Amino acid sequence: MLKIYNTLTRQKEDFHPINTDKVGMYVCGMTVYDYCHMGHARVLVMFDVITRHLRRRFPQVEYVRNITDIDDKIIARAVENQEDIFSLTNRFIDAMHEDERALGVLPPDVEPRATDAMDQMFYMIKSLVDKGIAYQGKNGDVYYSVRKFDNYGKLSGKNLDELEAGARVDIESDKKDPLDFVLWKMAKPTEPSWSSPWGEGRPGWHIECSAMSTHHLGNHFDIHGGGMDLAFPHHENEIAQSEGANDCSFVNTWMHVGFVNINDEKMSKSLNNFFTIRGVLESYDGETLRYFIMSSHYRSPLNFSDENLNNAKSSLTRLYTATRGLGSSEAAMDEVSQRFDFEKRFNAALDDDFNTPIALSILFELAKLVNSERDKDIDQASALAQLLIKLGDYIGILQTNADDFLKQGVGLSDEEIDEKIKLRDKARAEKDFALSDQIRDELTESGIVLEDSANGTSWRRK
RNA sequence: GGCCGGAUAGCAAAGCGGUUAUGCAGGGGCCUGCAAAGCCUUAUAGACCAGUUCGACUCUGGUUCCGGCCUCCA
Repeated sequence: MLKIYNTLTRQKEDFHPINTDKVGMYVCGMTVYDYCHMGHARVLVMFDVITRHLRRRFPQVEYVRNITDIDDKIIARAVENQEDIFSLTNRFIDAMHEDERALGVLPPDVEPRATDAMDQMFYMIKSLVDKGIAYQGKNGDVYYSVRKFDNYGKLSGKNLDELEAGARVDIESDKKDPLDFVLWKMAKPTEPSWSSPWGEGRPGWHIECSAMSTHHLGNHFDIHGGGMDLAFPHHENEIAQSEGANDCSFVNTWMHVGFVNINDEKMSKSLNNFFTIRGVLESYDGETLRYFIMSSHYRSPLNFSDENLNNAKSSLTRLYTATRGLGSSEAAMDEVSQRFDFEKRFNAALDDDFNTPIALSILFELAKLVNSERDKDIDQASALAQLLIKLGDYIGILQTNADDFLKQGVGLSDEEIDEKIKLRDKARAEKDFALSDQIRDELTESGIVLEDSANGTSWRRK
């Protein structure tokens, strides 16, 4: 039984889809005015892991992850660059897809863009205005009246009066209540705009997700996710909009991914302490990044540091080393999978609120068994190695050829290395260990590790 | 100020009211020409103070410290 921690109830719950044939999941994606950073990477990877697991647990999953391609920051950045907003957003959407591929993240089923969903937003805003839940201010902006929604605050555990007490005074706005938020915002003459029943303008940030999620998944769907910082106000407002407009429960399970920290502080654009995915990819491969992200539970903080990334790299190296040179038929693998309980325990770990650290620890137990069987029963070792690769696939790792993973890197070419190994083999055959050790030391200097075995010498990059 | 969450061995990170987490790093051994990898083995935990219990890292209360949200943010 799959259990998921639900932000709404603050506890782990058994997960029962509304429709057992098809699970609907919506995740708030990127606002595309810059390169994705490690915080985005965590959301991308974790919901990829979650989707992969859901797909193995249910007949069909529809995973929708939106793209916010219109907002104030995008407009500001486009002005700064003197470019059209679409040329800006298209560029960063391409970059995001590149980053995603490097992390082994499979594309969502649908990736709707806010600018393609104007009609859906109009429809929802109109419905809110008709019901008297939303109103147009003197400045033309359309606002959501939070006092009209009884359950406001149910997700984030806030209540309106306390929020009110701490609220900053909003001087220029026409809001009836400082906590009301914008559904439709009038455009200044130079700004990009869309024609709406309320005038030329652009949507508020929250309405797009309400409109797109319900459009693709229905008014009431299973899972809605995003970064922890979206719980309030973004998701709270989405609930207010969707439930206000549709008069039905919006989402059953709310999932929030924890922050990536730098020196125990949240990585964020405003603190300017962020690392972009592509920046990190210059020093570490995508799979190592992915492993690093999965090495802690998705709701815990994840501290970004070279030490932790190097740790991830070593761990992955151990797993790949175990599978190196081994492989078996599917039948043999199925047989060992039946005989040992690794797969069962692995799935149980993921069923327990996607506990990737436990799942990974099971891979290490399996790797240890592969290593110890290697000299005893090579067929069994091969079948177990195949199982290790299969379980890796469940969470999107270990799908590269082990040799390729272990040899990846820069410096000497493979041919140069093979040449030196040949020279060393000759020296060893002649028992000229001084020369052979000298060659090995030189290679070590270049970051190449040699491993002698009965089957000859293999190498990897450190 | 209001509301959340956290504090686990050298580092990272989980589960669990009583029995090995796991990875890296460390000690000892096996293997190796020597290494590396691997295997075996071993040490090092649970912020602090009370309480509940036959027994608490795990439950309850308090203290301290840290982080987050309350404004755009994944």
